[in-house]
Amino acid sequence: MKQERLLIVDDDAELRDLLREYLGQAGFQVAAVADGREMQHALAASPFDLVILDIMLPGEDGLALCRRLRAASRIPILMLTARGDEIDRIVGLEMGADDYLAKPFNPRELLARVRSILRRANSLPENLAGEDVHRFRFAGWGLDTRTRQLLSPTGVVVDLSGAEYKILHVLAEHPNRVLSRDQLLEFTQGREATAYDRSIDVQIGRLRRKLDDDPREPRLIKTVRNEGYVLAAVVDKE
Amino acid sequence: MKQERLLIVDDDAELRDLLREYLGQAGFQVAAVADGREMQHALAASPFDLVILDIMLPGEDGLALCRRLRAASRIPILMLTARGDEIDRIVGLEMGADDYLAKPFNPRELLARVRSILRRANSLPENLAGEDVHRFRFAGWGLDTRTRQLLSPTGVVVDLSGAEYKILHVLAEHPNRVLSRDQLLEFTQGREATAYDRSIDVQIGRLRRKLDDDPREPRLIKTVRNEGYVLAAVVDKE
DNA sequence: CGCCGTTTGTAAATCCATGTAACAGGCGCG
DNA sequence: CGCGCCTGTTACATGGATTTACAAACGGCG
Repeated sequence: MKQERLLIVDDDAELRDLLREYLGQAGFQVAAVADGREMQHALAASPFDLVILDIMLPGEDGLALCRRLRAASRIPILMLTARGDEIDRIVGLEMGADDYLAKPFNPRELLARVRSILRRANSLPENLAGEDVHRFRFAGWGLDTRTRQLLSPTGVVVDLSGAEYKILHVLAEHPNRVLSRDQLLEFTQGREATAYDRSIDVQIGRLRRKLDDDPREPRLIKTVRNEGYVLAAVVDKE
Repeated sequence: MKQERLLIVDDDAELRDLLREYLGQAGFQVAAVADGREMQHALAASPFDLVILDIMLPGEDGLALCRRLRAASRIPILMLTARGDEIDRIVGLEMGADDYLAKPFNPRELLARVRSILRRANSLPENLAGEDVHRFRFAGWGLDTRTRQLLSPTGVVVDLSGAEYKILHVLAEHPNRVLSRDQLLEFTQGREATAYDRSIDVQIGRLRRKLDDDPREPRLIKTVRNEGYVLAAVVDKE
């Protein structure tokens, strides 16, 4: 198996060295640079399998770089953030990163995620790797992003309203991740919550009814008190 | 079987001698040094199988050393701390140590942990180390982190409330480690305990009922008086 | 061994986030 | 304009989580 190549982009020289060392030990070929410009040069000079990108960077910031990278190629991206709550922003902005990790992190955790991302990237059938995801499958249900339709396990088409579709889409894109009401609002309506905003709750309720999910014992969309909702299912992307 | 090599890093000469003696008796080849610099030299000079690292050290402190070690290699690390509450910091910061032990400790306890770490390190197939954990198995029970479900040994799905799930998840991530009520609150609710806070006790009670665990004679979640709760079981991560 | 202060277990009361029915716009469409 | 559909708002019901209160268990001590 060929040695996989990682590119680290972080302005903290010490962290760069640590990660280079650690990930190198783990069998990767690692390069590290300090900012966006150097990243561009490195990528232009030789191919990489994954980019580890800090959010806080001098010059152009990590989010912008991520967006640009994503626009230019499909290279997997792992974002590093200084504080946990910035993760909200990333998820909220739907940057297209493959994973996120809050600093300070355990290098092992990073290694685990790097491996996981690469495994996913490699296991994607070649022909699909370049395709857009057009269908999510979970627990027998199917969500088609082209027709915006929901298919029941029995094959019946269930119509979704626009808002319902958006919420389910976001949940399916981030399975097993708790999304706050704010994030869901941001995604689906692009607006802030007003005081005592219950619209997400209502939409979730409507979705559950269509998904046949008993709110007392939800199997699919679970409530996490004080936090939000999760799609608790294994989701396949086709 | 080859003799395994341990490196002790502690500034207390008496303790060093004690441990060298005791662990030597137990069949290990033991070296002991007093600070970080000497540790580097020792590691550079010859390979070790495990480092026992005190937190309080002259010069660079144990936490920093741990981070650096971890970045440079995958050598197993056992941290020693002067006071119990420092363990909170370590666990909280997820420094990447393999285990922790509060001073003063029973040498037998230390020996047991050293053996346990080495057993794990040797038996862990490298490829599994980086896998995503999505299910914990203990005593026939299964906790699926994707569906947030608990599976009984007989295969029945037991529904957990949000708080119950979080507590069991944390316990399963740190099996055989006593977690204080404060830690459990911090992990699961991200909040401090109020005076006379009993919420963890109540939740543990509910969990025990669902796990079929008699509080008088708990087999799974044991109470440690004045300290907290432990998941007393062998936990497999899948 | 029994006494007593402390800690834990837990039923019950309470609090408050969530579920949801019903209503009120809003918008597209004929 | 009226109609149908979608979405958000309101108001109330529900139930999960916490707090309270007390019983039981524990541990130290004479």
